[in-house]
Order: sequence, then C-alpha cells, then structure tokens
Amino acid sequence: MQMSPIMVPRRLYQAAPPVAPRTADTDGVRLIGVTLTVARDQEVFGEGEPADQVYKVVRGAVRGFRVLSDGRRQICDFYLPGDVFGIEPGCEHRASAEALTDTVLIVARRSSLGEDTDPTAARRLWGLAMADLQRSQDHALTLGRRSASERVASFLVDMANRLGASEMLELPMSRQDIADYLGLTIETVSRTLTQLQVSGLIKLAGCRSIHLRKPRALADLCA
Amino acid sequence: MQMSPIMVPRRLYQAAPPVAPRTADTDGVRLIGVTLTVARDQEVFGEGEPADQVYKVVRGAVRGFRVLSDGRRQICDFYLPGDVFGIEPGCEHRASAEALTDTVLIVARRSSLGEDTDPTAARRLWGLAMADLQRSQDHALTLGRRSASERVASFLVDMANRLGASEMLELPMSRQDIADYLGLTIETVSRTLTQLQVSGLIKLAGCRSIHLRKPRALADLCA
DNA sequence: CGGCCTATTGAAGTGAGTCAAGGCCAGTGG
DNA sequence: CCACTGGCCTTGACTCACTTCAATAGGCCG
Repeated sequence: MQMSPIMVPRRLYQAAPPVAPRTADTDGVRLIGVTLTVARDQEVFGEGEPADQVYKVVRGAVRGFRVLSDGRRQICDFYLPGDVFGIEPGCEHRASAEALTDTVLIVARRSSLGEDTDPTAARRLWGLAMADLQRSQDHALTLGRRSASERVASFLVDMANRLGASEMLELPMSRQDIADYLGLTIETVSRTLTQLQVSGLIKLAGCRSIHLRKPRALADLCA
Repeated sequence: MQMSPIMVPRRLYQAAPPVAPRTADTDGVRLIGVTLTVARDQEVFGEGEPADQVYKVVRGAVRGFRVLSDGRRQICDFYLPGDVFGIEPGCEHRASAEALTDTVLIVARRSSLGEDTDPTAARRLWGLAMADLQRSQDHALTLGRRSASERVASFLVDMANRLGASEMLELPMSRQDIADYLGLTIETVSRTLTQLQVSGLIKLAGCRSIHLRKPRALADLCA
C-alpha cells in the first residue's frame, strides 16, 4: 500500500486583491463574485470547513481530495478552467481543495446562486452536480477494475478532452497528483508513461507536456 | 486483472401486477407510483435505456453497476430499502441496475417528482443526489487507497449502518457482488472474511449472515 | 440421495509496490 | 558563468498483496 507523502500546506492565501466583481460564463453557470488568486499548493478550502462559497476556475487548476488518517491521499477530481467546484451536500466541506499551479478563481457566496428562487439556476446547478456524480462513478470503475496502463491511458484521453487539446497535452499536475488520482504510485505512473512512449503511443516532451501520437490507439487501450 | 464472469440477464421482468398506487415516505422523498416486483438477478434498467423513471426500494436490494467492454464489472452502489435510485444527469441511464434478491420497488415517472414546480421536492432531490456523490467519492477513496482488509472491514461497517443492524448483519448480496463492489476477487473477499473471523472480529454464520463481534475494532481497521 | 451453485481453501504466478540510486532541470549564489 | 542545491522524475532490483487456477466443501432443493 502506497503512502503518498502528502503535503498539507497551511492556509495561507495569496493576498487576494479586492478587485471589481467579474462574471464568468464559460459554460453555463454564471458566477458573480470576487477574483481570488491562489498560489501553487495553497489550500482553497479544507475538509470540515464551512461550505458557504462556490468557486469557478478561471485560470490554472485545482485538486479536490480526501486523505485517510495515515496520510494516504485520494484525489477525487481535478478542476480545470471553466469548472465549478465547492458545492456540498451539507454545510461543510467533506473534501479539501488545493491549487495545482498558480490559479485564478472566482468566488461567490453559495446563496448568491439563487438556486431556491431561480429555476434556471437550479437546473444548471443540478446539471453540474449530476455531471460530477457521473465522473465520480466513472472514476470508481477505473479505480476498481482497470490496470495501471488502462488507468494512465484513460487519464490522458480524459485530460485531452477536458483541456480541449487534440494532440499536445499540457498537464497542470505533477506525477504525484496523477498517481493519487489513479490510485497508483508515482513510480508506476512514470514507468507506464515511458512504456506508452516506447510503444509509440505518446511522446514525452518535458515531464508536463505530452504529445498524443496515436489518440485512437490510446482510447482503445482504455478498455 | 479479474474477469468477473458477469451474467447479463435479459430484460424479463416479473409480471408487475397492476396494483393500486402506493406511497413510500421512509426517509424524506415521497414517491407516488406503482409497485414493481423484480426477481433475483433480473434487470431493473440497463445502460443506455431512457431514464424517465425513478425507483425506490421497498423490500430487497439492488445493485447499480457498469461494465467494461471485456466484461469486468464495477458495482457503483447497492440500493437498500428506503433508497431512491435511477435519477440521471441526462435522459438515459449510464449504469445498469439489477435486483440482488427478489425485490419490491416503487416506480414513478421522473416528471411526477415535481422538481421544477415544488421547491421542497427539488431540495429533497438535491439532497439525494449530493448524498450519492458523497458516497461515490468515499467509494473512490476506498478503491484507490485502501487494502483488501480495510475495504472489507469498511464494507461491513457501512452495511451495518445502512441496514440498521447493530451486530447481526444479513447481507443481501453474494461474494461476487461484494468483490465487484470492492474492486477485489471473490477469493480475496472470502479469505479476508475468514481472516477477520480468525482474529475474532466477526463470526460467519451461514455465508450471508455475519455477526459483528467487535464493531469498534472493525471500524478502526478501516483507517 | 444427488445435482447444482456458491463459497472456501490451497498452491503458484504476477502486476504493482517498495526501496534505493541516479538524472534532469530551475533557481541561487559565489 | 558555472558549481551547488533541492525538487521532481526516471530507472532498476527486489518484494509482496492480490490474483489466478484448481480442487474441495457446504447448502439448498428437487
């Protein structure tokens, strides 16, 4: 069982300059709020904290994760530009969130979404939540039943889709993050990537940028 | 990689006697609909079918699952008496559902829930969906980062809680179902259970009924 | 009693983990 | 300008938890 040496950076936000409220409307859910800049590896919110705000990624990326008492970490999802996160069933967060890189977010009060008054807003929120559920169940399928190479392949395909990258993939996360997302160790992720490179499916160009040379074959590998 | 020899029973519902609509209101969400009896291992709905109905378990239990192209199966969740399932993001099911044992369900049209008109109903539905998301993320943590014995222990603890059983646990599912839920093989589940019995944490009394002798120690084992 | 299905147990194999060494930057400071 | 440092990442050798394959044992129902 792998023990990812997790880093739990203490709450130490980059001073958020009090900018004029801006809106983001990239893909359906409009958030009116304040811009927040979060430095790499800084916490956005922690498990157990009150969940009265929602966030939308403008630039950068965020990991949402849970940890076991002994430090093993499972990343539940990555949030990429356009994604909304931080909505919880109860009044407190049941997962933590940290910036993968220097990240710009829009923050709004949960109550400002108007989910109770505006049926359109409610519907959009509903769509978001159900999409998350879908993703989480896909993730469970991967974690429960796929081999290491299938996991890595499907991760690459998924990321390419979500980042809108057709061939050249710029990953915002480290090998450790990928490992903790896929339920593997960092060594296995690394080995699998070089294997994929050897078999000609991808080309590693610097450890965070990957060229998908045979996206079709890669997709087939996902089973 | 394990190849669970999945059985995909063909749609062959037990004739659903056209009974008078009844209501179920065990835990918040009221469903007004028709009773449906589904025999053991029969399909309730399949992946790709239109998702215009929702279901509530009255008696028995249901497995919700997805399968990979080569037959590997991952059970996403078990639905126990009182649970509502079948609500999907889009208009078609992205998972399949089958009865674990002879099961009685209440079926209602999705549209009859009044989620668009009744804010209270909408809120209850919301709560349901978010609870599912929560469970799914817990599940991902288990599948990604826990060892076999931790998985089995947490499964037992979870089942005991959900079934309202304090000590004597009557499982509605087979070893194969447990294995496909926990991302293990049937043999590993079996071995782990006997191991737990040897260490005095549980007592197996017939393969579907388990006596939790040290629930506290069992919970500690979950990490 | 006998057949069938599911669960258990054993022995052997393997995919991924662990441990450890080395490589590759990027940033720093002499 | 380049050695020095620290953080990832990669690679290799070895180990082990879980799987695989195979045989046996229980239960349930005719």
